[in-house]
Amino acid sequence: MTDVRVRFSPAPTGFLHVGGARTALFNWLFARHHGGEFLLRIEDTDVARSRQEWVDGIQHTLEWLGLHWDGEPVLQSTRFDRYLEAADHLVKAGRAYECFCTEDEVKARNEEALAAGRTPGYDGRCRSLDPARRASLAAEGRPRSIRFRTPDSGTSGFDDMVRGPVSVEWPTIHDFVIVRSNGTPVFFLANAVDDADMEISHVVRGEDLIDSTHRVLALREALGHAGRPKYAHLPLLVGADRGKLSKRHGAVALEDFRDSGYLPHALLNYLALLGWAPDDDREVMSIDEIVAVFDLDRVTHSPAFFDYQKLDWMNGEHIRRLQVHELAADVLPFARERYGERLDVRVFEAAVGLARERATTLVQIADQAEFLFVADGDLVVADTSWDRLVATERVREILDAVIAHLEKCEWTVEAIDLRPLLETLGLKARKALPAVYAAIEGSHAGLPLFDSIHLLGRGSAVARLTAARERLGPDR
RNA sequence: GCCCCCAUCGUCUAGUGGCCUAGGACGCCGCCCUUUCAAGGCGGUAACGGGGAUUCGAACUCCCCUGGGGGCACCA
Repeated sequence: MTDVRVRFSPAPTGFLHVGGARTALFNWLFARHHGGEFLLRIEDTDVARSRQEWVDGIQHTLEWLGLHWDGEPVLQSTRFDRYLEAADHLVKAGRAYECFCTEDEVKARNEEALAAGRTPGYDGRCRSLDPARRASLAAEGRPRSIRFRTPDSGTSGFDDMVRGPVSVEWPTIHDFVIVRSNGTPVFFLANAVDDADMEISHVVRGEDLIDSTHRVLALREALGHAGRPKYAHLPLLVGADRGKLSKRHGAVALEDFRDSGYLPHALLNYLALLGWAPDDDREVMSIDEIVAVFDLDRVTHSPAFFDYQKLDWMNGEHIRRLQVHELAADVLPFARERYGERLDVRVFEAAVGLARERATTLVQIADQAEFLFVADGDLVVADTSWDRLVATERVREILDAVIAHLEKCEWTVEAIDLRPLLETLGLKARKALPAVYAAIEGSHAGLPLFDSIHLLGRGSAVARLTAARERLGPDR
């Protein structure tokens, strides 16, 4: 396949969500795999709902993901003249007409039809107004929109790269608005014009747009553009109830995933597996590996459930594949935000090395290192962990012995190892250690104890154990 | 109401007429490892929606049913 030119064309009416990111990813992968171009087009024809902050947000998020686009983004709001010119051309050619029905009137008639059990859709009453009537309606100051006249008979069809031949009878598609009464162009028109002007070779998007394809294709043909792009409609992403993925299912904004500590590559890897799979059993893959084997012919057909648990697993896998210094750099912003000036970068890197083996998100790594960056007096021992400490057999004896040991032992991880000491006391490490974890880290479960004590330093370690011992009070 | 699309373990998927007593992964359960928690290792649980048809032979082809999703905007 040659000359691949695709585009991702979000409407800037909100943040980039997982569905949009998946669409962007599949376009990007397709372009990169075939050595083609991946363009960005902002579909901001709905002036009322589009906001500059969303335009910026979407671009920043795509960059964070690493889905870099070629060339400058095309903003449809800067191309209204071009669309209006096309609309004018269609009216002159008799393919579109002025409609004086107001939005409310059309809506009312549709509701009436629906209530009566009839099929809704524009009834075509302004289709063939004579010039005099048109002039008088315009003179009345009636709002005027432009509608595209759809064929009254015949079939519209196209060959979808993932679904095969798709067709629909024209009579089921009613005349639709291409220019609003406020003079702004509508999606269908802008889409048809831009895909032609930008010489888009393949349109890859969500299945929710499959029905609109017939209208865009008809416009394109009416505008006199030879040929058509190839279309590929991707299965939708759904939530736990199998409905369209939305906020009530959990995080859907890409920013939320970023802020929760997910790696862009893990997210991309997971998203790639939603509706696509390589021809072998690989799942955890680098972006380059995916690009090398990705193609649209292996895209699946049915809606996919976004599984947060599998994403967590995937993120952990990618975390473990990073070098410690790379991972530390990724976690650093989260740690800085939490620990500010108290953060000791050398200690932090060591902690990341320990946390790496047991984390699913960057935030977890930052959190697990917390005990290293709080003052001894500010360490909070979680209630359940304190209960566990209190319930530990011979806990006073254990703490006293550990304190004594740490006060004088050589300060190496090997020397700090408490197991020989516990063995001397006839205690099982597995039973006794959770109490020490709690006193040192504030939790009975956390980073490996001996390394943690080593990183903390003798003074703090002894101080924390002593504080726990004092809080415990004398044996009664 | 009308139109379109879809249908393999709970979830993501492999599978394109015999290699399938249906494979992998997440999750879950058990065991091992173990300095807590994880991670890791090993094992287990679990699916071709139903009915016809074609065929020597159907998860794979066709039809019907059922179920799910999407669309029918002066949103995109």
